Amino acid sequence: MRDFMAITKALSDPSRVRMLLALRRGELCVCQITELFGCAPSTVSKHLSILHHAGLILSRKSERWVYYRLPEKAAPVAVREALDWVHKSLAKTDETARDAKKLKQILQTDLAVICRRQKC
Amino acid sequence: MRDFMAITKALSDPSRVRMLLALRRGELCVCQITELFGCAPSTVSKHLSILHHAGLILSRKSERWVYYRLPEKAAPVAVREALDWVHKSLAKTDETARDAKKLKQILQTDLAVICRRQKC
DNA sequence: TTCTCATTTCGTCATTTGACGAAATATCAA
DNA sequence: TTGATATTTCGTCAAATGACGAAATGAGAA
Repeated sequence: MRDFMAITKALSDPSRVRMLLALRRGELCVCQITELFGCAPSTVSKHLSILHHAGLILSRKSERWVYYRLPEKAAPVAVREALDWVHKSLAKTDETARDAKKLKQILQTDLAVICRRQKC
Repeated sequence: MRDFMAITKALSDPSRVRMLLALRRGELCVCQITELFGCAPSTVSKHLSILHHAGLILSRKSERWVYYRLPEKAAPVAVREALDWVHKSLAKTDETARDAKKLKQILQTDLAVICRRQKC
């Protein structure tokens, strides 16, 4: 029950759900997600840590960035089903499409440039 | 997204998840659920209204009682998948078994007796 | 080592949430 | 109609949550 509630609580915030959808196409670092959402890096970091704690995402550190990604098939059943459910329910919504479009632009920009932008 | 978040928020409280599990065997009225959880009737009513608003349960009024039940197959996909996910993830936990055991006793008692008990 | 900088942690604040009892509502019984 | 009673709504309170900026952390660059 405890593990399950960690998942449902993680899914109970729309920003976190949008983050999971944004990660469908591949891993993203914190500053890319920050750019996508337009809120403070500390806020994004907190959301990601909640998703991570629930097992809904994995992380990897490379150079000076931390990348988060969806877990591969080895994830627990409850996690896999939760992610399937999120994707199936929301993959085709306008909001998801809008995020995907903005994300595409972000991915075309150099990482260092994006990160520096957040100090403004 | 709005509908989806109504579901995830409804699932983000353990009492509400337990209520969904308790309803697997069939409909229950508010006072039976109140008896099962041992909290105030107004609290239970609020939880049930949140579940109902999310489409996760249906209600029916009969005589002086309001019965809540899980939706039949006609429910929206997101709802059906959410309920499947909850049941698959938690049906076999100790907590669910404990609730089921207590519920069995409650169902053997006359409804009017249970309701009156809650005034104490 | 020291500097830089992406990320995280911490402290604070406003908002939301969940619990309760009291009062309102609605339905059945007399 | 009046009274009893199951449920809901409302108001209040304490606790949890989410947002932020400031400070701490930690890894690579100089």
